[in-house]
Amino acid sequence: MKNTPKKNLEEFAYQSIIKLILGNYFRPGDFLLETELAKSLELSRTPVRHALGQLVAEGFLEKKKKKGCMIPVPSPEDARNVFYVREHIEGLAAASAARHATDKDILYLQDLLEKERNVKHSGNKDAKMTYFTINESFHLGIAILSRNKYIEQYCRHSFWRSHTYIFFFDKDYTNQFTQGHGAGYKQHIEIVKAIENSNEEKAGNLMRQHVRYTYEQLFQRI
Amino acid sequence: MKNTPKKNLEEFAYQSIIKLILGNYFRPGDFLLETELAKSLELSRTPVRHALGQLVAEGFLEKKKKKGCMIPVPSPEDARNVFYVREHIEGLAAASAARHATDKDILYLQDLLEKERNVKHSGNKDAKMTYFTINESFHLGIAILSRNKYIEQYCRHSFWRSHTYIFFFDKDYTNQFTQGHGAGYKQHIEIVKAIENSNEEKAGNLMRQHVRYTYEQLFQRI
DNA sequence: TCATCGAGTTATGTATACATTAATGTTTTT
DNA sequence: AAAAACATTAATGTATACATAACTCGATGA
Repeated sequence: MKNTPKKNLEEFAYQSIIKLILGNYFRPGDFLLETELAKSLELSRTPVRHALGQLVAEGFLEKKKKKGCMIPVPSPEDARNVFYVREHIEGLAAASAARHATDKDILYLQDLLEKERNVKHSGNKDAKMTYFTINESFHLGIAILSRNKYIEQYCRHSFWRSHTYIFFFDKDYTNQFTQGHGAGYKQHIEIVKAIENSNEEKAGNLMRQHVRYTYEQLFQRI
Repeated sequence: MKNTPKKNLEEFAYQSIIKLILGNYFRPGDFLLETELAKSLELSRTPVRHALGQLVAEGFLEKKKKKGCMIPVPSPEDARNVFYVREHIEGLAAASAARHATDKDILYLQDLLEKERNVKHSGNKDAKMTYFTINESFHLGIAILSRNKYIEQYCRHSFWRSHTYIFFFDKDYTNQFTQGHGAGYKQHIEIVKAIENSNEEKAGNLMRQHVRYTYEQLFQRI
């Protein structure tokens, strides 16, 4: 993390904090302290404080009066709430995408599917990150294709928020995409087909089912 | 605005800036400058800068690299996008509310309806603000009753964002709630009834229709 | 023993001085 | 006269010193 080129320290702090959280450097319930982060990132409190403020405003951290910024503690109820919203908002996104997608957009999605098909299911951390990146591109890609920046914003937020859980319950994540060469992959294919055929209703329904499936896979044992 | 009790300056700055925007003190496309705001609010740049950061992170302002924070310029397309999202997310909220509302919650909503009924339609600015406050309580109240903080967050955001337009196109706003003693008021009543009867589907549909009606009232002449 | 008061600690909250940088305008060069 | 180089400016970006408030924990009293 050290000696990275830092042009804009606020942006650097923001990205670094996200990486620290995603890298399990902190655990849910932990407090991120301005002084501590500033020290370990080798910059002053000012940009760190700004970055934390952003993360709180975006709903990724919770601020306690004079205690600091806490990483939200996952709970089954909260997970249900995030995935419930994600299901509907991404359904909306897929339907909108089916209405707006151009031929070029379709090609982009098909390219992603091709990449997803070729991921080696070795189970190591690298493959997992690769899969995550592709999956993110797929979901946020469709959000962007909705051509509605509000839909995109909420999709982005709920996607990330739901991945708190996916990262937290690590084992299930691995399971999800290794079993049967991915039921999730097949669902992705069907969604792209519906978008390609400009079938709004089907695209929306398939996306909702897909997100609900992900949720059920994760939490069927909890 | 001066000599107001200021316990937390960041919060004070945040609220003040919102009031300045809503009070048409600035116009869309204007840049909010840290130094300028700090001077007029009689505090240092630090809390102002923090507040502006929040508003940008929340998507209420747009940040240009070295130019400042801009009030987004309304466009018919953007309005359509906000209201489209608001329609669906508030529909979701109403349906969830119908699932979760207690007797006490219903009483709260009915109390709001009573207040709404008694607003004098004098057309002056005070009455307009009163109506706005009640309407806000109604919509955000139902969002809260969804018992889902993500739904609540998105409702709150899209509600405020949509009101950029309602405030901007001032005339239509007045029209909306004076005509026929408010078709909107009658819709509110029906929504509460559906929630009271735990009729999720009806509550959702009525809310979607209500939001769409608001949109159409506003933009039928644009 | 237990409650309560209070000093100390530790974190955020705030002001201010200074650094940086993108945009603008002005001069110089061809 | 046009373009390039340079200086100016006006805003944000950053570091730091200090203020403030909540929490801790021990001392003191009933």
